[in-house]
Amino acid sequence: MLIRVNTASRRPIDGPMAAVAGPRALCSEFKYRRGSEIFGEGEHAEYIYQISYGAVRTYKLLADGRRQINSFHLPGDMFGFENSETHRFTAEAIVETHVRIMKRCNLLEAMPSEAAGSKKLIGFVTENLQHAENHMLLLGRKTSLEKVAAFLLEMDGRLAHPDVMTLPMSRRDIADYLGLTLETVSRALSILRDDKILRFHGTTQREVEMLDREKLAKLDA
Amino acid sequence: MLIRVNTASRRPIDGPMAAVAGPRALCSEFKYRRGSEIFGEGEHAEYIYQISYGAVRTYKLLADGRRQINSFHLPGDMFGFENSETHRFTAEAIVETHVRIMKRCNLLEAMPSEAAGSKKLIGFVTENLQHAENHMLLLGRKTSLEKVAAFLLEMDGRLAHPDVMTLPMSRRDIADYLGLTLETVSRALSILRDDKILRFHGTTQREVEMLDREKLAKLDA
DNA sequence: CGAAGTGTTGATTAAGATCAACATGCGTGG
DNA sequence: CCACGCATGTTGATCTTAATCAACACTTCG
Repeated sequence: MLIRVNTASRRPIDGPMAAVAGPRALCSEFKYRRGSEIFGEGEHAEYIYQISYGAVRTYKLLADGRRQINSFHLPGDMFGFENSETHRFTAEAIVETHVRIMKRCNLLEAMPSEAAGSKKLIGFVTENLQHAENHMLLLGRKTSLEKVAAFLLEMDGRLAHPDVMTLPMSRRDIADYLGLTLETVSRALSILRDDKILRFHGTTQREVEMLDREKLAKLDA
Repeated sequence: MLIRVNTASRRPIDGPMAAVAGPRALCSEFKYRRGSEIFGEGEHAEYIYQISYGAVRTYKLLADGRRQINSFHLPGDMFGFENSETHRFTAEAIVETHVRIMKRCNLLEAMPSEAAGSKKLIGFVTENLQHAENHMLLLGRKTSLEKVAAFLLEMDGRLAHPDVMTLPMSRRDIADYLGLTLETVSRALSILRDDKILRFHGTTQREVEMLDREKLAKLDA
């Protein structure tokens, strides 16, 4: 399912990826279609990724198919860093997604020579850890309504508080992120809609307008 | 509640702490009594810690007191690394605990000069992240029995499979680690005992003998 | 057009939480 | 040393939240 857009698109990188890898590293652009796998749990970790367009979910599965989504990645986000040789989870494009890819070994070579890059890398991993710590609190101790409120606030913040945010993920994805069923997510959203805390636009129920962020913040524990 | 054992006990460190901090760093030994706080969420992060004796829980609280324990730390484990200036969670001694303490700033100074130390540090944070990822799967998607089975297997592994393991933490601690109530933890343990998968020794119900690790592994999803 | 995917809502069930009672261990102070 | 109070742990009864089962509407896409 991997489509190389433009093999000749190798060029010096910029942005956060440059900060960790140094200015000399090169990268390529790739496209993934909606639902396609970027890498699988247990696969050899070859690249690191930065999203330029689209959205990605990373998740783990139990043997019987139960799924826990660790995190959603949006444009600008990087993922796929691994300490070991293999990926610890699966990454999939939620919608049509464009990513920049850099060889992991290039990163490793570039790193020790650049103390600043090394610090950036630690900062990046720490950021993920911090998110995971907050998410453990959510998963272990929040109610369904609190979870959904927290999710909306997280997305609102990461999308820079647009008037109407367009969620790339389905109700099932949200449920698997929050440790709920899709029905429970749907019911919680209906409650928030009935309470005039949010409003849906369009026909797909994925375009959400936040009417009362304060009330929402109070619903999140 | 902090008791300095021996102020004059500064000496060169060894072990994992030396690996990240370099051989020149110094550290002190401290004791904390059962239940006392080592550092609090939001406090300025001054030190990093390595346990030489005892056990520590790190947790986050919601405003109404609901608690989520991120992790248990046992002898040899290090904790208290922070990227930011403040601690993201609280750390408490579960039982009488002895720790080695090193100034965080010493670590930071020692780091850039030592590429190997920097890599060790990344490895350490990654290890924590990996644990958090596995724990999110547990919290979000496992049943109570699966959670308790996974907990026992984790502790068994970390205590190097002793004949009888002595759990330092209470049922409530276990519950707050697994996102359950203490009653549910107690019931799950009773089921495992009735199924001859484990046996309790002594009077406190904290000394656990693993009778059938394979069966236990099958109960963990 | 039909089929599959997505989302909402209602009815019912089940897992785990809550409420409660009781047993035992342990530390403290008389 | 014992008595008391508190912490800890188990078990039972009941309740609540979210899961499950189900029906239906709408969209999208081949």
